[in-house]
Amino acid sequence: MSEPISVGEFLAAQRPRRADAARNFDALLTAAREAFAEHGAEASLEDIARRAGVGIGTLYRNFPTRRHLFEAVYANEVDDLGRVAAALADRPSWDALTAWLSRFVDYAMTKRAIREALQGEETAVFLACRRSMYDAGTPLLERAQQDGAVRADMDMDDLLRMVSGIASVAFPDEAQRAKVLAIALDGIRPRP
Amino acid sequence: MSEPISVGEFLAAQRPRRADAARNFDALLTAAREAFAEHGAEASLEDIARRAGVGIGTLYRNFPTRRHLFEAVYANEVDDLGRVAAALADRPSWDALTAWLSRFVDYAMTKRAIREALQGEETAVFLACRRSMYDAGTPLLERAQQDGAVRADMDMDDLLRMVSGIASVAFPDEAQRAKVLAIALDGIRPRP
DNA sequence: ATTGAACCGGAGGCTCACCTCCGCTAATCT
DNA sequence: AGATTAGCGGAGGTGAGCCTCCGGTTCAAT
Repeated sequence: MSEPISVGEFLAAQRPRRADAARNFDALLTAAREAFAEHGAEASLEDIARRAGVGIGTLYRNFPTRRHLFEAVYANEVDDLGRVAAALADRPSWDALTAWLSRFVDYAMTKRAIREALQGEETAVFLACRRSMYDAGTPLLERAQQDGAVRADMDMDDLLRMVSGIASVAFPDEAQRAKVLAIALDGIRPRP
Repeated sequence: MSEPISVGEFLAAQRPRRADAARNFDALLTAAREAFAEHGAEASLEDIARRAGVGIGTLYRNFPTRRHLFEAVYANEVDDLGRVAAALADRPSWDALTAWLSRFVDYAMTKRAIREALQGEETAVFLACRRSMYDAGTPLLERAQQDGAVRADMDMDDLLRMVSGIASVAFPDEAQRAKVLAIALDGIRPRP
């Protein structure tokens, strides 16, 4: 009952079984991700429905609340991050960690909207997602720490907040973002 | 004519001369800073007027546009940052730089709202503010670089974007924010 | 092919923020 | 004190987004 549910299962449970309904569900998720990335947390729901080529009624049937929509979008991305982490398991520890963080940055535009919307209050689903994301990244971090590539006096929480900060700032070009991220990541290496 | 105007002058020019009007002007600025920090870029203007204990008409008379209000709030804070930088001129270079950046972080909640509102487009006033802020911080950075306390391959722009990222993330407590900021700032020191 | 359940779309009622406009108030000047 | 006029506040028109509801449509199971 209070057994933690995997993020994937949570999503599968939401998705309608009928073919047209499932298509619309997916279209809404995609449209919502774009809209949130573009306009932030309070993107217009009617605009999202329009982008998805779907009536506003359909949106509300699938996601009774703006928050339900958030949760689904967020769960989707977190799920991806978990898969990416697994795929990096055999790379050298520092490379694996930074590669995963780069991927994390890609998701951060959406995350920005989510964060805006959450300011403080925490839903069960969000906590589960957060936890799932931490579970995905932590092995990468700990491996790097055991190799001596990362300082021992920091944890996943510190790291993700730092990176998500840099990810949420607007940069004139992605090259500069990469440079700044690299500088900040220099800070997580041990001092000789 | 196209001589750059100081941020302070810009503000003084806006402020009405009559006593009651000036009071209202100040109250609106304060209320706006709070509201933007709390609710982000699209805080309700009517709410701002209410907080300031002022009619909505008064708000619009002083700030015909949401953007005008942004600009005034932003200019106010930038002005402060300049004064802080000047006050730090005689401290050791690394300390002065980090102290200034800490102060910068304090302003970032408001800045977050500003950034949201700006996404791309740049007003003349905003450019002036930005420039003024860079002018304030750059001497601190360059001094630290000449002392060998900061790596030479980065500039003010890199630094401020990094710090403003960390500043705009929500932290459970300020201690953790300070920790993460310190870690990131470790990244700007030269590698031996 | 038929049928019934699931699903669709968008009209419409509602709320709320935006912004204008103007009769009244009170600060400043003489 | 009295005149002048900048400044005040909020009523109310406008538009946008929220959300409900239901007649019509489409899927899928028989």
